[in-house]
Amino acid sequence: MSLEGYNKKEAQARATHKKILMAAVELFARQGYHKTTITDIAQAVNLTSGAVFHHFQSKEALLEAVVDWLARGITIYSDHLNRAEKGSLAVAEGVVDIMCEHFHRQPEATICLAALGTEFAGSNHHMEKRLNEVYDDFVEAFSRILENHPKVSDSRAAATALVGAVQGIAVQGLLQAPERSIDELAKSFIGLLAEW
Amino acid sequence: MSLEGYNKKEAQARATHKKILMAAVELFARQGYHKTTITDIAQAVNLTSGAVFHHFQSKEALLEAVVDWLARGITIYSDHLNRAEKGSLAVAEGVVDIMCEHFHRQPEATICLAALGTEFAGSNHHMEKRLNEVYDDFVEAFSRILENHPKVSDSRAAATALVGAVQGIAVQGLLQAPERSIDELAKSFIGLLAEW
DNA sequence: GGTTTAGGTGATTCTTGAATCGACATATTA
DNA sequence: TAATATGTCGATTCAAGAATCACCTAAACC
Repeated sequence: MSLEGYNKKEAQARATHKKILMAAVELFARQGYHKTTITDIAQAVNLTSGAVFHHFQSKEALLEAVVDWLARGITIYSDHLNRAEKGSLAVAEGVVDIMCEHFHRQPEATICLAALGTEFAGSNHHMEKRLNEVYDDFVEAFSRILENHPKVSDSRAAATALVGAVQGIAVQGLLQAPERSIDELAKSFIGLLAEW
Repeated sequence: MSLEGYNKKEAQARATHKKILMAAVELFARQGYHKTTITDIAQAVNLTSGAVFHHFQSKEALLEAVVDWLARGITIYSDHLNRAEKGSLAVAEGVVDIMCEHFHRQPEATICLAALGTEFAGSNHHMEKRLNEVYDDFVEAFSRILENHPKVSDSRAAATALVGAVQGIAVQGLLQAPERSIDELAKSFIGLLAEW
């Protein structure tokens, strides 16, 4: 065990754990949760299914780990928003920039969240509530910005709509890849928004 | 058999066929394609799985029938757009109105399309191409409207982004239901768009 | 060095779901 | 009314996937 691991085995275990997690993110993004098998994930990291079950108690436990990881990633959005001065188009542009940057660094993350959100929306699965919580921080921060928008009466609804829109655009980006990049879509979308 | 069926049996068969189709739309919308079993669908219409397979050769054939049905439904959007005078915010509002109305008449249709689109995006399944075609008419019509938008250089990208946005909003509407209605989201979203 | 511990294997079990098939019941047609 | 055809049943087959287990190997600890 030892305190703070200079420890080949533990390092290896952590690395494997992470590798499995990332493979799951990627595969859930591409194929969705239900279509993806444990064997798919195992093969993606050159292991056997037994190894996956060694690191995660069940497929659902793996799903939860994935969602936790996504939740951590999304905080950069709300951080940006919480720092921003209220009410300007620039803020929205900033958000979309972050989205694009985030997308380029980890395309799977954005898409995985959108994919899982859609897959579990309306399912009554407990993951639905969990995913809502993930979005919530972000929506909360965004709605504060939108509070003094001249044409928005319900800022929370507007924020929710924007989050949905961004996710939908990411999905289209995936659907149309590689002919069309997500940047083009994002940039065009920004052009449609009003200044304020 | 007879020509043009006043024929109890054929009428019954058609009705059953349609009932199965609609149940599939609803279940695919709520749970996605892969999560939904033939037995789920059969139970939803008080039949057995055997009956379902009598009407549809396979689960995939049923999926294709569903997508065809969705494709027919989406033409009302492109019809509206093709009739519209070019370039005004009113057109976009009209589209969102249609979306809401369509949503209220058949909530499952909007959501099912979004759900399947997301589920098959990036999958390399042939359904991905098919879904793209379904969107394409709509995107095509919309991009013509956007051609003389002052701030949009790539009208097709903008149209694609808008379609994605609308779908994403529908998903959020489902995810947040019943506390928040899709109308609120749609209305707020409109408020964010620029006039032109 | 010898014992213990933990990551990983691969064969196996158990369950579920897609698809098939023969039997049956009811409407149609003659 | 008898014969045929077709919609539906439900038991069954077959494949795939989740999860388990006994076992192997190599690192960690004494």
